[in-house]
Amino acid sequence: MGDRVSVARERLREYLRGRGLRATRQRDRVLEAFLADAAHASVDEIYDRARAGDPAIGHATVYRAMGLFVAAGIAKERRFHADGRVRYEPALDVDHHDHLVCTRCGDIQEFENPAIERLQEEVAAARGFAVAYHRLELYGLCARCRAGEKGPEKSLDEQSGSRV
Amino acid sequence: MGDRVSVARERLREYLRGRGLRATRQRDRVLEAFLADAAHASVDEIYDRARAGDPAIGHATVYRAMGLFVAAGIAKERRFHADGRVRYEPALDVDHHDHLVCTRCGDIQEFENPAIERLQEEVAAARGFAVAYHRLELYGLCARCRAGEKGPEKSLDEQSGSRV
DNA sequence: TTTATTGCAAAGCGTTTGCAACGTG
DNA sequence: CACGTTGCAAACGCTTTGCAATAAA
Repeated sequence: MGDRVSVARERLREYLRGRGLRATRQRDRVLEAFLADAAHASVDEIYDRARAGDPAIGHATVYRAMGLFVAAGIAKERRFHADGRVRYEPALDVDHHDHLVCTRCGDIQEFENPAIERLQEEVAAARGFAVAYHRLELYGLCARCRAGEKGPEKSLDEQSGSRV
Repeated sequence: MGDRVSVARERLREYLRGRGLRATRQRDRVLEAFLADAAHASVDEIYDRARAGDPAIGHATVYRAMGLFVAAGIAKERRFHADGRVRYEPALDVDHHDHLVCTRCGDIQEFENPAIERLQEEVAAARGFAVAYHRLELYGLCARCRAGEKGPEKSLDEQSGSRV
């Protein structure tokens, strides 16, 4: 983790320098909080973690910093189904991946599947559509929850009822 | 269109009857507005259209009615990327489909591809994950916008793009 | 008549913004 | 020193909720 942070910090510095913006203590803290936290953290989670090291940091600063990270290509915004809030995931070092979201415990796993991506391109091409990016999420029960384990039962609640 | 509406209305009636709820003029209007409007309508769009026939209808009624339709299996909630608001699409008569979203004009096309779905099942199965439903959206430029046509340039804006 | 429903306005919630104080370059 | 940044609080936009009046059944 230590190294990911310094790579990201360097990238941020470049970005800032390139536009006359400034590197600040707060932005560093938010960056650390963002990368240290479990992937797919919400602003609140990042905010809490950032405040652990610097209790004066405000919500607005975190929002602004995350916007900056997205612009700098360090973070990607995600809006999962039935979850009003935005979540962020690291954008560096990662080739594209998709998500498996457990509707019971809220666990989010990642996967990638080139065959699916290829098919997507075919579908789009057939309609003259140029894909810039995509989003694929599979919702259901993770192995643990299927096994009946009585877990945390987190936020993400079941939603309408479509099937596969 | 006339027939889709009556099928949906019948389904709604059943649902209401089954739980001691009531069929009202407003719910009918909202149902018509929802089904008449282009697919993927937001609450505001449905609200406007419903008010065309009944200017007294309030926002709250539309929100409540849409919640009811989702519960009754008539509508499905959708939350597209970079669009804070919820959109609804008809859930009846439709086998599952996915979306192509144009990031310039906001156009939303539908498609289905069994091969992709099968691969998704494989990915999930490999992790012991039981898929209940999924969401696949391809974002980019539609054929018209690629051709340089100067269209409406609607709401949906590209994902990152914040300043600070 | 009973009680679900409505419309309004107020409240909620996540996110954004105005502004004076502050800190980086 | 200039000007980007911060924290606070107020503003926002979408959605939900409390409540007295209304209308299905």
